[in-house]
Amino acid sequence: MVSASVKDVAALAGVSVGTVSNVLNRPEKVSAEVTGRVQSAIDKLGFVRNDAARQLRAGMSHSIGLVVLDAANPFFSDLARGAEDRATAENLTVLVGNSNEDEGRESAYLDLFEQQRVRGVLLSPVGNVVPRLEQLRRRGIPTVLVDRQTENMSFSSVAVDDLAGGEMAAAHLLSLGRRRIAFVGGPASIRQVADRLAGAQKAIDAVAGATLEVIATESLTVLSGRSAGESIRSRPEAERPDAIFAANDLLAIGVLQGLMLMGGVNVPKEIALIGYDDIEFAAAAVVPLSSIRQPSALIGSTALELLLREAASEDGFEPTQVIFPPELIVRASTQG
Amino acid sequence: MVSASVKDVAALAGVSVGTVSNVLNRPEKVSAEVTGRVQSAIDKLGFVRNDAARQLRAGMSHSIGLVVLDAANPFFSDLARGAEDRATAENLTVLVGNSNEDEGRESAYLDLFEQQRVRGVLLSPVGNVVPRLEQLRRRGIPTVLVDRQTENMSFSSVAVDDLAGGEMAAAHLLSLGRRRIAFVGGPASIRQVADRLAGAQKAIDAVAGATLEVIATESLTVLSGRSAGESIRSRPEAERPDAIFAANDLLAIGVLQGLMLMGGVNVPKEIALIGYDDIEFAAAAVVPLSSIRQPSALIGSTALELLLREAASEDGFEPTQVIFPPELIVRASTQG
DNA sequence: ATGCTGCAATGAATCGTTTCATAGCTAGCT
DNA sequence: AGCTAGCTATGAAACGATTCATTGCAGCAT
Repeated sequence: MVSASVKDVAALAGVSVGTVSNVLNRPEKVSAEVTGRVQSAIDKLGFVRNDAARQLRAGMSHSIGLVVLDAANPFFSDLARGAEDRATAENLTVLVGNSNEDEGRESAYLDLFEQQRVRGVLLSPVGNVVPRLEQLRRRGIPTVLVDRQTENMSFSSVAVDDLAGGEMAAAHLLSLGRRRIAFVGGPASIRQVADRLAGAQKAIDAVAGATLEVIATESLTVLSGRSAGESIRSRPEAERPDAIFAANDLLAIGVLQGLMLMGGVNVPKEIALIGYDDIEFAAAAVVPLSSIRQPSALIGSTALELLLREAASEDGFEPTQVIFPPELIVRASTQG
Repeated sequence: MVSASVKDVAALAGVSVGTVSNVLNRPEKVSAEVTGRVQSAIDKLGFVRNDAARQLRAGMSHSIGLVVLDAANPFFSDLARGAEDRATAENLTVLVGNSNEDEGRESAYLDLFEQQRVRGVLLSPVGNVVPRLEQLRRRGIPTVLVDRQTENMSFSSVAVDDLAGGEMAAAHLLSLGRRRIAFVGGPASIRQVADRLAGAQKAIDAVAGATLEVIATESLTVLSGRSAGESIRSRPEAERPDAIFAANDLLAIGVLQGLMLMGGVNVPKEIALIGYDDIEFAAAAVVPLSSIRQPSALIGSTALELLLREAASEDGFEPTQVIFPPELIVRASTQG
């Protein structure tokens, strides 16, 4: 026998299957004596409930689906952890699918979740998924978008306020007395980059005498950052900025390398430096990096929260857009 | 109506439910005309198969469970990708659980997988899971261990040969003509560290005149590496090693920082440096790092392969231990 | 003795799909 | 015409847990 069922347990305990089910789901309805007999039968047979049968009967699974753009990105694994923690508290399981920024894989995961009749779906979308999500909604499966706002506002979403983050980073540099700020980042077509720059611009406009120079990069990588850093180091000292805001931590690490090469510029004394994302390596850089932290886990748990609320309300649900403020993390690269 | 069933499809198409099922599962058994009618009924109703019912009937799910020690670690996310790719080819889904090195969470995921009647389980174990796995096996759920060999050899496993990796790294340094090699790493209680050191020792013993100095560290972090690097830089030039093998890339990055600080030692000219793991940051270091790469994705796909084989063979299965050779990746830190 | 109340336990029905033995039908052969 | 072979299509049974209307029974009041 591969696996015991309630029937086997009932037979061994000398009770009906209904009673076994009651022991499992409403123990207060069953006498202590019977409960004992059933329990020992369960133990003896090594009975484990069959989830498929429970789901079939219940008409809905107790899992929710999460599709992320890149499972290897710490931002998303933290987000997933946040969602999982919240789900566990609700006795739900999170199934994580990695779309790898591929529309085909994204779609395959949505199919799978639909077949599994999940309670709901959290999604950081690749392509235009609105029609697909409307289909899910018609089937009674709610969706919450993470890390990307919807265009049409008909779905709930949770994201981070990159504008505020940019403003926060620049304001921090200004508060140190720095006035010649440089923004290193690109391409500007990435919404996050554009928002962070716009935020920085706003903070600088508010301070008389402060200037913002934009140094465009091709990508958000360490390498791009390094060449930006080197080009700054090679300038005459008077023409260098006295503070740099990099669009993410990878860039910032590269900038740092470029500046310090051959005993070059002193960070933070000559140039203060701040990044964005607060990845693990930020704290481990040659000069520990200040950064802007995104509440990744909180995003995940909040998204799940919205999902549960939407699932609970029968109809007439009002989609909600949540935007979180980022957090400033100060380290050596902007101190002294 | 929340969701259409085969019955609804059958009614609309004017056929029996058995026929609908045949259209879905053995189209060749059904006439073209009927197939057409059924298909259009499916489309009109937006019918999606209920996975729970299929699983119940089939007696087994079409997913396999994977429990990893740390979902944020690139090694494991690559491993998961490898397993997923292989599973997709077999029309299976991988459910990924993150134990976060916590025995409780590990156990909870194993419970869940057991309830879901998964086809099998891939596991990088935290504690002593052998009794638990024997329970799963009795239930007909095979297990394959990843990244850790079993003590008792009664389960299949897939791991990497750290001994060979250490030997490979040291042999590479020796092939550059270096003879005064230093191993930076610790604590020695970690199996991987001990094996890598033992491998390096073996390579060095084979070359006359080569010596191996062991520089112990407290942990495998950038910080530990940095202090090791600084202590080496502060030695008189004649007493410095001419090559360093760091037990992992984080250490190596730290060592590199320690050596190069204040325009210190030239890498690779004065000291060649090699790390281990080939993490993404290795290539992005100030001096791109040579490293030993582990075939993470291959480990995942192989583990799944073993699992499938074990699941297929009714009984009398012979557990298999697969150990992969690591791969040498040469970059600037050991060239010139 | 009778009726009533309330608690325990029962077991048939249900969820949606797949399977399989069976029935209906056509075509081909004798 | 009678028979067989070969297709299609049918529909009831099965998977395992849960639910709920029902039964059985003990205790209590009349």
